[in-house]
Amino acid sequence: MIQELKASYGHQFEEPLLNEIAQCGTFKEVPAGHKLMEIGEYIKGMPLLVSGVIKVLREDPDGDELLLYYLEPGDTCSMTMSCCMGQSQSEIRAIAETDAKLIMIPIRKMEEWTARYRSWRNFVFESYNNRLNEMLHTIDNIAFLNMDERLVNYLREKSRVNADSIIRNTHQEIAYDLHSSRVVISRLLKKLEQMGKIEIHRNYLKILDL
Amino acid sequence: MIQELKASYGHQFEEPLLNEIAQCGTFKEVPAGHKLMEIGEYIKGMPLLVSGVIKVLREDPDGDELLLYYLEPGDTCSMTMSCCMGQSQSEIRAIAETDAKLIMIPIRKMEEWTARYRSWRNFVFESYNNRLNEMLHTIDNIAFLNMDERLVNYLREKSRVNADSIIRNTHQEIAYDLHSSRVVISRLLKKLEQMGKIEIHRNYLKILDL
DNA sequence: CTGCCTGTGTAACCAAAGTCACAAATTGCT
DNA sequence: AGCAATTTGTGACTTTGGTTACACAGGCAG
Repeated sequence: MIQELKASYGHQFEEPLLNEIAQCGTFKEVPAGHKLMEIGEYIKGMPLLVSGVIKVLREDPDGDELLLYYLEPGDTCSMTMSCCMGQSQSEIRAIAETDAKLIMIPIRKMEEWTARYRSWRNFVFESYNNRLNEMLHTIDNIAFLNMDERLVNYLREKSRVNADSIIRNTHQEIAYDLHSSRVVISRLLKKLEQMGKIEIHRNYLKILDL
Repeated sequence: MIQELKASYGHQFEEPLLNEIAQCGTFKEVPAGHKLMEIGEYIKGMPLLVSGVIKVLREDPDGDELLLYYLEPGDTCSMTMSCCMGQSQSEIRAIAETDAKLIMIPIRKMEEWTARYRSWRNFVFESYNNRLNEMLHTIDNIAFLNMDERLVNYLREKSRVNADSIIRNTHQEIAYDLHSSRVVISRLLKKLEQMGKIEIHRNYLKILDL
């Protein structure tokens, strides 16, 4: 675990903190699609993402979803921190987008390290900032853009976090993430294909020039 | 200033921290409508809101606005904290909704106090959490609700923060906050009036039963 | 009082996106 | 091969909300 840790966090945490993390944290490996956190669930610990990508979703009253943002290696879930402090139930759902490795930190350590380690403080603040900015970005997308532009942004972002120009999802799955309907997404994808920007195949699509 | 400070923050900060705040902070009083922060502007300090209400807005590429949330006494602007750390330009616009009093803290004190005072740490974290939750709430509204429901929520919230069942705004101003158009808002307000939920007057409206 | 400015009411129209229904293609299973 | 389930394509329709255009009312200044 210690070498995984150093690869992702070695440059920002000092030696003693790295050791403490290695000591207190528990290593966890999950496959793509694994649900890491459910809405209303109580928080066990704070996750440090070592490898892989995690998607964070919000749910509406009808049970439909909306993708908020992706977590990438070096990120932690601020929502979790949020929950550790005040209320303790999760406001969001977190699902492994790819196979992922993470280190779970017991909640009480977080408080302690915040007082003791400057680098930890910086890390925590930076995480919060990243998350706030991602949320702003999400709001910009939802509030200011039409579905066709949101779809393009979604495909770009998804391609980026997976480092793959092939998006391995059905139209229905894309529709869920964008809180839209399959028919609408199929329509817009077809338009993108006609513009020569993507190729549509069954169960996946290829980005040519977005 | 010290008594203003104690009224709003006395219960959560210990004596020595209160004294430090009183010493380092500068008191500021602004009238309703005053712009406290503009998008792209560099951050001078971190504000602690003592009295009044501040509204926080996001702007789209065409220059149209969207209300994100209100800050109330006891709140601080997490976006500002955010900016203090990483980048330094504001992502949002902040405007005094009512006359307001605030205490500005120099940026470097924030880091220092986070290490030294447990209550300050808690305050900062709690602020971040509140903001993240408000953002979630905002996303819920935008992504999951129709304009009529968003309008009702807006009127309720506005009435609450101002502690006034009279909303002193034109339809155009409401439309700006909701990133909609005047005609749409007039239409929906008229419907609410016909349902007996509000009374419409020139330049203001009265909430009867929302 | 008259004229002007601002705010509101409303009709007509348009565009985006959601819904419904069903056809067609692909794949997996036996 | 044959059947069932999943995925995609598409036409027709509805709803929501944005746009344009214009009428009208209230208030204020000259």
